[in-house]
Amino acid sequence: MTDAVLGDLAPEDVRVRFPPSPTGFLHVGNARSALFNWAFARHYGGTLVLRIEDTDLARNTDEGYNSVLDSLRWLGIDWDEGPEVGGPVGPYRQSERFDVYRDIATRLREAGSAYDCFCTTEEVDARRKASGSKVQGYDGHCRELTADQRAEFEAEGRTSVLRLRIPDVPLTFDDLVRGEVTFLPENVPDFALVRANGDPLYTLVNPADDALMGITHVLRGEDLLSSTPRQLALYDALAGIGIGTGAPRFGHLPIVMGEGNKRLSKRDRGSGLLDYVEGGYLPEGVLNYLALLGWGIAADRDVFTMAEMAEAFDIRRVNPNPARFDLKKLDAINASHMRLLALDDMTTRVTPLLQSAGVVADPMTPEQADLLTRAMPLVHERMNKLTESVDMLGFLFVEEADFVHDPADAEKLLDEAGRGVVSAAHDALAEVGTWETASIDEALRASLVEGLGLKPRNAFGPVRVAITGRRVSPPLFESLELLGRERSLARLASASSSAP
RNA sequence: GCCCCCGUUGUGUAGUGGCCUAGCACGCCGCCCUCUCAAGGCGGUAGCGCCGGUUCGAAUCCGGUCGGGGGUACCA
Repeated sequence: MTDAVLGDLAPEDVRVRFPPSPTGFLHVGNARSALFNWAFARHYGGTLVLRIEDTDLARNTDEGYNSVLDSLRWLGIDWDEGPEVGGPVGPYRQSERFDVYRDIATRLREAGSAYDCFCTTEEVDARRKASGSKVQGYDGHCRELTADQRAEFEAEGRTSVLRLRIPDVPLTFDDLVRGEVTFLPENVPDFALVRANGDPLYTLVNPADDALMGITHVLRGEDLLSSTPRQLALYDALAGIGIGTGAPRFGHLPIVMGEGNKRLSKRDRGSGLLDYVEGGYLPEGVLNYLALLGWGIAADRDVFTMAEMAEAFDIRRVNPNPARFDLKKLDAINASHMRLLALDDMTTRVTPLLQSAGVVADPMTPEQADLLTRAMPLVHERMNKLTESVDMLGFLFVEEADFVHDPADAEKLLDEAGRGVVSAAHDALAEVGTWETASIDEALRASLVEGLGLKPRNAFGPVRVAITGRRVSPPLFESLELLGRERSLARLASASSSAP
């Protein structure tokens, strides 16, 4: 019995690809495509090919190339064949394959599957207007040129593009996500494969490399759905000249939409993956959220690991609806993964951020490393992103001379009354025997809550600002213990005397 | 305009003719816990685009309609 997704293919023979065009940073929509291809390949034990589609020389940059690869690495999406790892059907950068494409173009022309077209865009438009045709694209004007006509065009000094001859039959395919889709031939015009200057176009190069590289399944964005029929015709033509074995299976993933009802564009906030790298997100969290853009592991569960995704992934369970990109949901998913991290793991991930923010030295001193380790349990469940560690922990590491209060918080809580509270706290803590959370807690409550008759939240607020500089902080008593007696008393003394 | 895709609460989804007085998650609102903020617990808000049909019975099937999106290049 043949499998609905694999057909007669053995699972390990599955070959998918991710073909980014390095014109800039990796877009979240593309990252999602990469992830789904990765999950598909890993699920079956097949192969993921990374292919760089940089045939448009003018628009591609080394920065873009490096940025895309860095982003994939950060996410943990590894490829089996492609740049840096090589493989049997390389090279994997299309800019290095132009001779291959030139050869294919020649053979396609010789086989009669493609023909030279001398029309200008203006002429095509004019003809369409004149005929009143509603049909889009090229009208096939140069399909059957005689030798005389050719000679005449060439004598005029015209140049030609190479066009594929689309067969006059309905083009149907069974989309893995959407089911059967059919296009009528009149809606699939003969399209250009090669520019007049001889450079191959994406329209040729993408299917040609899929055929050459033995790609079995193409999972890509819905924006490419309508280019599928013409590619189907190309795969057939390619097979006709001995390249590949016909079309792969397609699955068109829902597009990722931004706010409003537009496709998430590169200009939208949060559309680039690097924003999340720098924003203190976990790759686990971003990946998990990306997976949710069209797929779910179970009806009542949305937090999972990449390994779990690979295990459970089923392309047929991908939802065809366009998915809205929701930063709030991403934050929530990321926060869940933060809480899943072991303490030491969290510590190692937070360290570079603290270092670049100047909170700790690079490398950390042994004292700093020890303090960070002891502080981590206090903030572990309080952070939604790694970057929050800077504000949350900064007060523990800052030199006393550099310690400052948040101006707004100080104004609110270190007023005259607040300073009185801080002063009382200072006096009470000066008497504490063993400097540890329990005794600090006891002393402060006795002095402020019972002694001054304050409500706990009013009692500890000013002390919190005096000690941590902020109204929001890790738990106070634990923070005091970590800060140490000397520094704590100094901060309290300073805050109780100075006007905000 | 034309072609194609899509249509369940604000968002992402579960749901494949009766288990649906439509489930889950995020968000939002309220309460509890509480030294702040989180976390956690409890509760609430809000949805099958519309109209016909098939059927004893429709979110689920069919037709139409409306709405949204994508494509329509010598870009990728």
